[in-house]
Amino acid sequence: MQTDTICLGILRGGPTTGYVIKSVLEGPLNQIYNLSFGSIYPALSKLTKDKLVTVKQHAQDKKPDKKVYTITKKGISYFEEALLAEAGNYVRSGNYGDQIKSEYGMLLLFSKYLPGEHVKLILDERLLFAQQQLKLITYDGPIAKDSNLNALRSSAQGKFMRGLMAEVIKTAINYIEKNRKKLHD
Amino acid sequence: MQTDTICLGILRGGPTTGYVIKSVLEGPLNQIYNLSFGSIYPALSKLTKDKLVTVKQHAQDKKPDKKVYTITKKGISYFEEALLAEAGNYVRSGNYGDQIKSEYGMLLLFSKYLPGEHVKLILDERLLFAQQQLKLITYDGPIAKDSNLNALRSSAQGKFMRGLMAEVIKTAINYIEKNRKKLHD
DNA sequence: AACTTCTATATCAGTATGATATATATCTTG
DNA sequence: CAAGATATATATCATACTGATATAGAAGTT
Repeated sequence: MQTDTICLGILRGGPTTGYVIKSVLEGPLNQIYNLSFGSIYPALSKLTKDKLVTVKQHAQDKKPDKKVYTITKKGISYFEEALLAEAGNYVRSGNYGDQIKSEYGMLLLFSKYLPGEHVKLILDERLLFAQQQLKLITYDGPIAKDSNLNALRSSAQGKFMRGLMAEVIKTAINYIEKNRKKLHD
Repeated sequence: MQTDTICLGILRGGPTTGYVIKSVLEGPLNQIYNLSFGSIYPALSKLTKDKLVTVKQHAQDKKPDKKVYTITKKGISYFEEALLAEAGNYVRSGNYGDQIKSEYGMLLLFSKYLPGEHVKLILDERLLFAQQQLKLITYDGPIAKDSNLNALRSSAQGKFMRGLMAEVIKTAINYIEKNRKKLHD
């Protein structure tokens, strides 16, 4: 999916900054899609130039200018058309897998050539990370009213994806805890 | 993990071609790491130049030259040092998540703005793909003796990863089948 | 006989990453 | 309580990667 489509999609959930878009992608959407600032900021600039979003520059005292982006009507219709095109491309491509680079997966696969201490540490850290992710995804407490995470919270689609991610993470944690002895000690 | 480290790691399982390295990454290692030809071929050229692998050009009659790469002693020690460094970087970085771009995940997240028919098709195709992947990973029948998939087959590490992938895929399939009605119909 | 898929390598324009720079506020820890 | 780390916030850029395209014969399919 194109970076601008993703930015527009997140902006559909409410106005926000490039920094927050990155945070959402790194946090609750971590298992779904990752983008760097070097992709997000130029995309937002281009969207602004094309009038698909508007910017409000909040020059707070001495803090760096906070640029809050809001999707326009033109942006909404552009997003819906683009999404339809992406869905068509996905089905037509026949390429139904995800683009993955799992450092941890590769390290475990090659862990025969790694000291047991290292393998232990890698598994420990990964388990901790997975448990944090699980907490983040299953958290149902209060969040800011204007947060663009509300869509992820309250919509059927958001709940479906949160449920899927939670199940997958739980499965992985259980598997690792039950079978990790095969990789060290 | 650097592309050359991954190529060397796969080559540690036996001599093979760039094409097969790509096939392994697209097939059994699909959930772990993806690389394009545009990364693999230049990496193999560089490894050859640095004497970490050797090439045997099989000029078969009129077929395109098949270049079979074999890891050298220098390559083996380089790989083990590089792997150790990658493991250290992973733990030190504090970045324990995977790099993911899931077209399917994003499409489902935004599926509120997509016709039900499209969503149905996307889910059907993805389920089919997941079932194929599961079959590929859990397959225990005969494979070529000299295949570099033997490491993935017989080693404790390979079995661990195959088991993990299988559990995760099964969980995802079950979840989607049970909950997909929430996204269409 | 025509068409598609598989094996196999290679290149490259366009895109993305990861590191780095800048700047302030707030939180944490010895 | 000072020092250091973390969080908020934007921006750039060399390096790396992708996805498309080209080439070409074998093998399988319709």
